[in-house]
Formats: sequence, structure tokens, C-alpha cells
Amino acid sequence: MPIESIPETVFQNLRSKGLRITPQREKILQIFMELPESTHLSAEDLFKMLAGKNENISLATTYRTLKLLSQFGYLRELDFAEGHKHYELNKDKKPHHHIICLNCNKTLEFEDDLVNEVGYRIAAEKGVEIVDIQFKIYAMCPHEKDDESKTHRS
Amino acid sequence: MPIESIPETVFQNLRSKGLRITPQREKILQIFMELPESTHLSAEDLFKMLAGKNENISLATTYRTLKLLSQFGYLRELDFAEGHKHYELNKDKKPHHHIICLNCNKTLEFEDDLVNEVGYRIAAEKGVEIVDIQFKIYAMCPHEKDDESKTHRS
DNA sequence: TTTCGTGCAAACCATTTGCAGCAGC
DNA sequence: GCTGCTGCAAATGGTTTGCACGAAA
Repeated sequence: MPIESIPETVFQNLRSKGLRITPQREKILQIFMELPESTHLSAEDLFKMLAGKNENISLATTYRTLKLLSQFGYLRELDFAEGHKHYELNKDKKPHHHIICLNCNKTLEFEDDLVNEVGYRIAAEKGVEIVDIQFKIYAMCPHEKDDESKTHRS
Repeated sequence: MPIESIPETVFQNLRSKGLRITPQREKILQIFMELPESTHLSAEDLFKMLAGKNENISLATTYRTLKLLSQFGYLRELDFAEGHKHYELNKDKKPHHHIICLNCNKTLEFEDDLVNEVGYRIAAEKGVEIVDIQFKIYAMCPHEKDDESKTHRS
């Protein structure tokens, strides 16, 4: 279930870096927190969603905020090789992963402890500090009916 | 070690689809085959490399050929969330994976049977047909010295 | 009051495309 | 000779940036 309000730590964190809490930043974070579990949006998606709520936030600010929130680890930046990035709330420590259908562009999510363990093991072996693990399966789904229902299409 | 000549099946395969064997396509495939194991190039990299060999192939054709060869499965399309794609020869059935340093943009390759098995298992569970598996670890490497030696930087 | 953030429009950069001429087959 | 392919230049699409004004702290 979605979190209802922005945790105080977020504000503290931003302020401690000399950054400001603006209505635009609050609105955008709020949107992500109200989204159904692990929904991901492109900058354009978010911009339209804001416009739909009569929040007149410019596209430039949308981009700037997405980048900022990703750098702070509040959002996770995903790219599905479609020419634009997607963002989702990075709420849990356990990354989930994606199957991308190359035919219909739908994505299917899954979690797998083994995948994450392997990621941590390899990072340890190589001596690097993990920021994110992304496991992607590009595939063809059985597209019996070309329905639009699932997650997202680019 | 690099393969030295383009397999006959490639030509047959293209021709059987009504496509033609042009010097441009041959040159580009040849370049990838002469590359050290699992080196990946961006379109721009390839274009410059061609220019360096006095092969005057236009950037447009470079892009068109990369896409075509990827669709045929001869190349593997990689994206490391840097704003442009990379391509590598798709010679083996067993995909290898990447660690991308978010600090210096270097990539480190690794192979892991477990990762691939998990991919196949999940694809089977979800009933999709695998095209490619990409496991990426975004990380920070210990950048004691900012050397340029390793694979590639965007 | 001092920065930082925003909106706007222009700039950028990777990639794609329309078109006319050229070249596999 | 038919049709696909190429080069060129222009177009596109996502994202970034310079600048002047407005607003957090």
C-alpha cells in the first residue's frame, strides 16, 4: 500500500545539502508515493499526470527533479532500451526486476532473492559498492490478444 | 580469439529475407568480428573506427546496419543508461553481464551460470520466450587512480 | 538578502527518415 | 530492371541548459 506522506528525513536530507523544499519537489514525490506498487513513469508520463492534476510544473523542472531524486536514492532510474528512462519509487532495499516484451513493450515484474544474492556476491568479488541491481529479460510474450492492461507501454 | 571471416550462413540468412549483401554491411560485421572478446561499441565509436580505416560509411548507414544486425541476432544491443546504446558481437549462446561504475563509466564483464539459469527459469514460469538476458550491477568502483585503461567510457 | 529553483525557449545529442541516385541480384 | 540500400540533409524525440525572475531559508 502507498505511503501517504513524505517522510521528514527526506526534507532533512535535502536541506542538509543546502537544497530547498519546493512545492514542485513535494508534488512530484507525492505522486510517486501515491502510485500503485512499483509503477514506473517516464518524465513525460509524470509531466502529463501533473498537468492532469492542474499542477503547472514545467517539463524542465520535471526532468531536473527526477534526476535529483534519483541521485538521492529516492527514485530508481530504469531503462528498457526504448529511448527514454522510467522512474519508480525506490522504497525497499530489495530490488525487483523486469521482463520486457520486445513485441508489445509491456513489462512484467518479478522479485528473486537468488538474483539479488548473486549480484551482491559478484559485487563483493569485484570489490565494488552496489548502487542498484537491474536484471532484465528481453522476451516475446504470447500476445494472444493485444490488450493494454498490464503495466506500461512506451 | 576473433573469428576471421563472416560465416556463409549470415549471407544466406540475409538473402533468404530478400536483403542484400553490401560492402557496408560486410565491413561493419567484419569490424565486430575483429574486435577483442566482448568489446562493445556505440554507433559513434563504430563510425569513427570505420572512418579511421578509410571506409566512408555514413552515420545513417551505420545506425541502420547496427539495428539490422541486432534484429538478426548477430549483434547484442546493450544500454548502460548513458544516453546511447552499445553493440557487441553476439557470438555465444551464453550471455555475459556487466558492472557499470556510475563514477567513472567503466564497465566490467562477468559470466555467471546461475544468473542465466534464473533467467531461463523465470521466463519459463512466466511463459515468455527469451530474446536476451541482461544483468547489470550499477556500482561505485574504488577509483584509486582515474585510469582510462579498462573497457570503455561513454 | 542570498542563493537556489523555476519557467521559458533555445540548444543538444543520439537516432531516424525522406528522397534521389546507385547497386545487388 | 526491379527493389533494396546508401548518402545527404533535414527532422525528430528525449533531455539539458542559459538566463532572468521568483521564492526558500
